[in-house]
Amino acid sequence: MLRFVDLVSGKWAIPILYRLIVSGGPIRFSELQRAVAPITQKELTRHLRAFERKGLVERTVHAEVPVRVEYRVTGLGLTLEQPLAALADWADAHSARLGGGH
Amino acid sequence: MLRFVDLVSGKWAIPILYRLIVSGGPIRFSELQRAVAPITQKELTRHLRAFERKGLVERTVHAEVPVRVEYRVTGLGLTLEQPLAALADWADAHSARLGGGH
DNA sequence: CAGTATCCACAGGGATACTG
DNA sequence: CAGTATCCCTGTGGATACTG
Repeated sequence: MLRFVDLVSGKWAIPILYRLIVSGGPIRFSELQRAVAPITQKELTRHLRAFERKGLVERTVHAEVPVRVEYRVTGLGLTLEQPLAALADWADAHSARLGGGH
Repeated sequence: MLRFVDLVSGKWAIPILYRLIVSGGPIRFSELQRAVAPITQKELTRHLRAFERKGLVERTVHAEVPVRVEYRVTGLGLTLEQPLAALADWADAHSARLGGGH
């Protein structure tokens, strides 16, 4: 198996991506930050930039005041839906038991 | 989605786990290290200890000379097979395209 | 063989302040 | 609002040497 971690890495990468995928449509920066709380602005920005570079996420800036920036997954990003959903289901089912292991 | 990364974290976590899962039976430390090369002893040990604490992996020491230590996934660890396989498939299919984005 | 013990480098990540 | 810019700390991870 190749290093999946090299493709989607970082503490918040999976939560962000999964949130973007399940949200369906475009989602604003602030809305995304609330959804993936307690992530910091810096980290959210960093991850989103990385996703953009990899073609997983698209960024749209609306020239309004105040500025509105929206993010949405690309077709490529959507192909992660099944794998991430499987992971999410697993985490939901076993997180209680695994949490004690620190 | 909960923090999957908190449950299975680290550069080598997924490669190690996936290797243990697909190998089916017990696998020795050195064998595992070769399979997940170029991981260092230290990192392999660290991850294996973490998996043990979480009940994902079992460790068996055979009192021989030289010592033989074998690892195998538990039933709980095996439940990760489908999610990780999905991830592996995805990585195989898209790693070429995503590699350029660094 | 299968570790443990050190030392060390660096990226990830948090907190805070500032800006177009 | 959606960032950028700093400062700083911690964990991750590599290299190397040593041991039951």
